[in-house]
Parts: sequence; structure tokens; C-alpha cells
Amino acid sequence: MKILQREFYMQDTLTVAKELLGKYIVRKADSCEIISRIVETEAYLGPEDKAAHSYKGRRTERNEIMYGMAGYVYVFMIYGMYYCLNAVTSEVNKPEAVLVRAVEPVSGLDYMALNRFGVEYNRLNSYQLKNLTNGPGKLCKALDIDRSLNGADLCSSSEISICRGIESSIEIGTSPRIGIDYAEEYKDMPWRFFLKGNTYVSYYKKGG
DNA sequence: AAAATGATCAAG
DNA sequence: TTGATCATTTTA
Repeated sequence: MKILQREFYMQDTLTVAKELLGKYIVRKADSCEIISRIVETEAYLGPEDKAAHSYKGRRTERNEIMYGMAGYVYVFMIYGMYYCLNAVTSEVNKPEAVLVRAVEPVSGLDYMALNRFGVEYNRLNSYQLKNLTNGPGKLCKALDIDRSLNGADLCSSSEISICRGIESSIEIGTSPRIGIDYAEEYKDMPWRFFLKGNTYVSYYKKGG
């Protein structure tokens, strides 16, 4: 598999969000390798986007990495319990990013199951199987991603990268983003993208 | 339907 | 310094 180069992430953020679908996250921790396929993303579009951490040009210790070069990891903690994985996109000083909302497990299944539920993959019940990586907080737990990965370079890090694998035909669905009802006129922007029909796309009662 | 749970941020 | 918020998940 070929690691995506910086030019990929330097594209328009909506383009990156769509193109990341079907790509593979390769995560190496300790001596474990975990591979998963991206099936759901959301775009966060800088100073004008009321849902983005960089809205109004807000620049803090937490989101500093968004202002830097594309292709770097932005990890933040949410609700005091979970982490969210993002890829910084676009140009320097254009604070935009793509949130990875769900992935499909490919290999390193036991590591993922252990990280999430503390047991091997073949011990998971059907509910656990479905819920292994179908949400932004869940996938971070499965892939052992926390704030220590913030600022990692997706193009050169030995710990995490995103690769182009076998290209199969995919059908992309679109919807408003999840969990940003406060964002007024931006809450309905169709900036969530997912692989239609994929089992690991996150499930939400409202509209998803 | 609602709790869990604490880093983060803007206000004071 | 502090109180409100939160790009979620789990349990009931």
C-alpha cells in the first residue's frame, strides 16, 4: 500500500473528506499493526464554519496544529472521555481539517478488540462486533489513539499513516454533520460523507 | 432518556 | 479562577 503524500491533504478540504473514504489507516503501536478502512468523514472548514474549532479564527493550544501544514494529525478530547482523530488539510494558516468518524476493521482485529473491550476478537458478541469502530470515539479507542498523537505527520510518522490500497468502486453518501446542532446555519451543511451501506458507518436516530 | 466525566475556553 | 460547554458513548 502507498502512503498518501502531502499533496493529497493540501487539496480542498471537502475533496479530501470525500477522497479519504476507502483509504486505509495504518496504525503501529508497540509491536502491533492495526489496519482499518475509512468509511465515514466530516469536513470542518475554518474561520467561517460555526462548527469548527477554528471558527472566528480561534487559535488555542488545542487547535494550533490546524493552522500548520496539511497532512498532520489533530487529536482532541471530547466530553472528557473520548478522543477524535482528524487530518489537517488545505494550506498553512487556513485552519481546516477532516474528522474521521468511522472505520472498518481490516487487520489487527485482536488488538482492536482488546483495546475496546478487553477480549480477543473471536470473543466479541454481535453487538460488540458492530460497535467496534463505528464512531469517532470508538475508533480512537480501538486504534489506541490519544493526544500523544497530536501533531504526528501522516506522511512520515512510523506510528500512523493513511494509505491507498486496492481501489474498489464505492458509492458516497452525504448528510449534515453529527453533534453540532449549536452551529446555526452551518449545522445543515452537507459536509458528512460515508460509504453507502457500509456496516461500520455510525448510526444515529435522527436522519443518519 | 440521561448519565458519565474532565479538558478546554472565554469571561471576569 | 471558574463555570459552561462539548465534532460522544454507554446504559437503562
